[in-house]
Amino acid sequence: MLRNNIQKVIEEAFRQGIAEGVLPDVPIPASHQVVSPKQEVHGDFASNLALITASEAKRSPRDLAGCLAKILEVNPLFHKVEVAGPGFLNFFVAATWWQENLRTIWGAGDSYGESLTGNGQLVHLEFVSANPTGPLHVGHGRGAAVGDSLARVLKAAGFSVETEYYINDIGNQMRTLGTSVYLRYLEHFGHDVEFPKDYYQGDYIHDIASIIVSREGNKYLDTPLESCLTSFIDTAVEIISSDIRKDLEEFRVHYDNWFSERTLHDSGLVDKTISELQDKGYMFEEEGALWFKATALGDEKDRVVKRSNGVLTYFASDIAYHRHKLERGYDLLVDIWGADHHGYVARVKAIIKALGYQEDKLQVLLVQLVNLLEGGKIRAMSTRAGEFVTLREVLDDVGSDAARFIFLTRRCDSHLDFDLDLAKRQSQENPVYYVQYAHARLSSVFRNAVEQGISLAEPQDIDISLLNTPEDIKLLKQLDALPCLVADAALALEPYRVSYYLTKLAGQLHGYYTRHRFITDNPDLTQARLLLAHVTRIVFRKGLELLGVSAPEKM
RNA sequence: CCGCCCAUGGCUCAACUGGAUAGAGCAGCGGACUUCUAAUCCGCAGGUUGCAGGUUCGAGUCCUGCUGGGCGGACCA
Repeated sequence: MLRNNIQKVIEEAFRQGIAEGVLPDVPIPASHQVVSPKQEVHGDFASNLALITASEAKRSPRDLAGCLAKILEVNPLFHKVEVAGPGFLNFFVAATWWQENLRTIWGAGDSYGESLTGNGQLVHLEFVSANPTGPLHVGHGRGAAVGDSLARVLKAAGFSVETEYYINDIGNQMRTLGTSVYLRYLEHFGHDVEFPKDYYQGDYIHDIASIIVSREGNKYLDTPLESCLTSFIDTAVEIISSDIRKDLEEFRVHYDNWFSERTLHDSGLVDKTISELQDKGYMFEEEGALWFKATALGDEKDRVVKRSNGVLTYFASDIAYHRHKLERGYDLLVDIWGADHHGYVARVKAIIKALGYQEDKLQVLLVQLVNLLEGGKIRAMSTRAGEFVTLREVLDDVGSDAARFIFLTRRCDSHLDFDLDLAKRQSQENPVYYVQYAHARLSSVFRNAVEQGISLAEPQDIDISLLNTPEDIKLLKQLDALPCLVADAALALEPYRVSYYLTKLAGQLHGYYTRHRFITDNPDLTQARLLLAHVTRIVFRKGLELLGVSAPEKM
């Protein structure tokens, strides 16, 4: 986590320069950034401090940078500090520092990569929340991977996280679901029924009907729909929910809470919240319906909360649900939705404001749709027609590891082409194996070491200065970057960065592996390299764990 | 008609949120296994960042207007 140290060192040097009168007395802007430059010739880290203070200081950036460099170059952390380009400060870190850092990582062990960046702030993460009207499809899978991995990343970065699945277990579509099953139930007994097009068409409806048949026989045959609908709904929801949970479990997605929409109504919170918003003047009646004045809070339309037939809309539940979440005392709410729900963002933000909170209390991440490719062709997906590729199907086909990794290789607001053939292929083209293989190779090195009776010494007894080739230093730098990367990914709510990091680390490890041997004729060198291998393995395990992907010891 | 998202080598994507000469992986071509796993590595080639303006020391990134694609826009969910 050298980057943060360097930032502090630079800012201290700046204050020192002010005290000595060689630098102008201006504040350090919050936009001061220490970054690792794209180009190696620009050093290990670069600072833009001189550039961003120049105008306020009324001095040239290069002039300021020069003064800073003079103060900083005596620091033993650096072997070189230079002024470059328009006024960047480039820092070249001494090799001994990178080598020394190996012991730090060793000491941190499995907790390496974690930080206190989040300061224990409480984050609520809601994701997937698919209606229990059918199995999860690939799109939900992407949301699940993103949400679960984000939770892991946030925790590692020192946030407290609660994950939650919101279950829409009430309302119109529950009626439709129950009726769909009821009709299939009648069909089962040879009744000729007309099955409406906009009802749930999927095969799983037949399956549920069969289960009811085997459990309860024909007892509902002579019962009018109205008096048995509830039990059809309950059974359907029970079966579908439990399948959803099974799928998520196999996908290594964990939830702290399962939140039922029904409880919002039963507890009276929906009515209570609506009447409070009414008192605040955010509601009005028109044409017999009750409306939420969303346009007053940045939405483009006002939204119906209670229809003229007296039935509450889903939006009414959303209002109560978000109020419930807000009052549970989180510092931040994160909702992860499919991108097709983007039209909802403004109205939910309007709720947040109406309830008296800052709108940035809620961050909505929109996960773009997934194109599933098979044989080079896109498999079309339509939800109600029942023609969708389920998450279950993908899991059975390519496995949890490949699926999760692929879902987490792209920024979530970019469309994702999920190539089923590629995901199954065990080769270079498949990024999962590339990373996992790196971990397996390292594990294999240790198996060989044990066979040869070599065990790793205590780090303080190892001559780490032997790790001095360019490949060593590159690897050491990459290992150092993990905690910063995790912290950045957490703050940006972008778990995909971890997969990028790991792919790059794997590349470096594979390069190292072909060029150098870990177990050599020289016992001292072997110890140093085994320490490097050990620590690199720690980082792979950590990174893969953050993605929810396994780290196999053999492949 | 209105709103949101996207546009970067043949393909799929990066670019640390405004930084330096736009980087990877596939696919293509050429090389590397008597030594810890070749599910690997090394090299070559590939670009006016969709178009046109603007903002400033500096733009793939920000603002405006186009073009093309995706998704939304019910007292449906």
